[in-house]
Amino acid sequence: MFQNTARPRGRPRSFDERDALEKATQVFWSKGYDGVTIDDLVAGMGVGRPSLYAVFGDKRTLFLRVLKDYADKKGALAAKALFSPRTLRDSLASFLRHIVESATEEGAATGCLLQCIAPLVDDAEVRQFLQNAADGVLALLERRFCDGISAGEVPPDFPAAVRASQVLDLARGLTMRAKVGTSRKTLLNDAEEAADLVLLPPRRNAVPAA
Amino acid sequence: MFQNTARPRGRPRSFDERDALEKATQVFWSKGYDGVTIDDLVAGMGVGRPSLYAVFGDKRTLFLRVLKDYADKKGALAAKALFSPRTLRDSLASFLRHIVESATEEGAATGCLLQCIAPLVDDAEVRQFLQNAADGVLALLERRFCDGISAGEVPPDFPAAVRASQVLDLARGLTMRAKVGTSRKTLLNDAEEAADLVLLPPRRNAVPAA
DNA sequence: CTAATTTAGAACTGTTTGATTATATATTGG
DNA sequence: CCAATATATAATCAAACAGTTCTAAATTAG
Repeated sequence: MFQNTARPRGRPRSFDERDALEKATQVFWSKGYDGVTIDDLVAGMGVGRPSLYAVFGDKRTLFLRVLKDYADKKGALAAKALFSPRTLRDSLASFLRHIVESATEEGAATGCLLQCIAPLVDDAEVRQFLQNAADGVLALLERRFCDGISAGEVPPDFPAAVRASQVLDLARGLTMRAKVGTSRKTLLNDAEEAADLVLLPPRRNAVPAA
Repeated sequence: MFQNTARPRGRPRSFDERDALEKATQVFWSKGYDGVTIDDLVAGMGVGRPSLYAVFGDKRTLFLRVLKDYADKKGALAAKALFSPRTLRDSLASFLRHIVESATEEGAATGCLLQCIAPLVDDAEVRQFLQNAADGVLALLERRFCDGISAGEVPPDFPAAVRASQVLDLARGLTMRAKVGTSRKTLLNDAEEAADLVLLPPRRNAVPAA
């Protein structure tokens, strides 16, 4: 309702902040954290050096902002992949396919910023953030498994929490393989196999007859 | 039989080459490749700067040698873990336990040099080496599954190759979680669960009656 | 003991890096 | 059109860095 577009007084920026942030994401994603210099960022973001410091702070601050932005988008896409399809099997396959596809996107960095790059940054805040992000996805997966139990797609004794954790571990494996150059085709195939694996019925604990 | 211990002519070295190499491994393992400076290596290896260049070459050359050394040791331990136990289930659990234990060793870097550090190095030779190393472990795992089929521990239609790849993906997941700080206890528990998962009997393809 | 050989330690050099500071440019308000 | 404000460009600075060279020290061969 109120004029939020009050244009600032001075010379307007020659770059779009969100666009620059996405470009920064690609720079970190493709070269790692330690491997990136300020000059890399200046060149990749299309932002002058002083503007970079003024708008985004130093390298670490910028990286944290990139991380949060990336995780938000990734989380939203993961939720969509998990909760849009009808069947549990389709949800898991869709989730894993999405992981593989984003990790093997042409013309962009391979792997995953959260998986391949961020864990190497020696910083407590980064580590904590990664833990929380992983826990978030884990919760989504577990909820989807529980929905499947309710829908009768898997038996009531299905170990939802354990299998959710295993889906994520398998996804981590697929992602790291993308990073070292395994083809999208191979990984997509393995994603399907992974979905099948985690849906296998658990072994019955021989319940002693009452 | 011939005197191989012909002592060299000049001043003897003040460091042991193998020992220095292991120290270099720890330095790269804990700080990454880009994150390591020559001074870090000089300090961590207990070797003077000029000796480092004379004996090990530059940073990249040293890293490649570290990689090969590390992979040899790791491969030997993996083979031992896989082929010493009697049962297939013990073999897989032993393999995964070993992965977790080495990734969570106290007083050393967490994770795995081949998994967490090396994939980020932008170098064709490193990538090729990692591919080969992974293929080697994959072959070991598949062979162990086939032994299990022969022994009647799993059915003849057990998908050995697929499950071998899945064991490795799960191991990758466990390793990356170790890197971001998941506890050894949690990971050891998940290693057992992973061994159970990959041994579940495959779904029967309804074979049409002849 | 002397000469030859090899390593160790310290100093040096040109480059790269992160971060700041001047100066020029574009835009709004009066 | 002029002052005020905010950004862009370029130059600058100290610190860190990779790699080399020079000198001192330790050992063997004769």
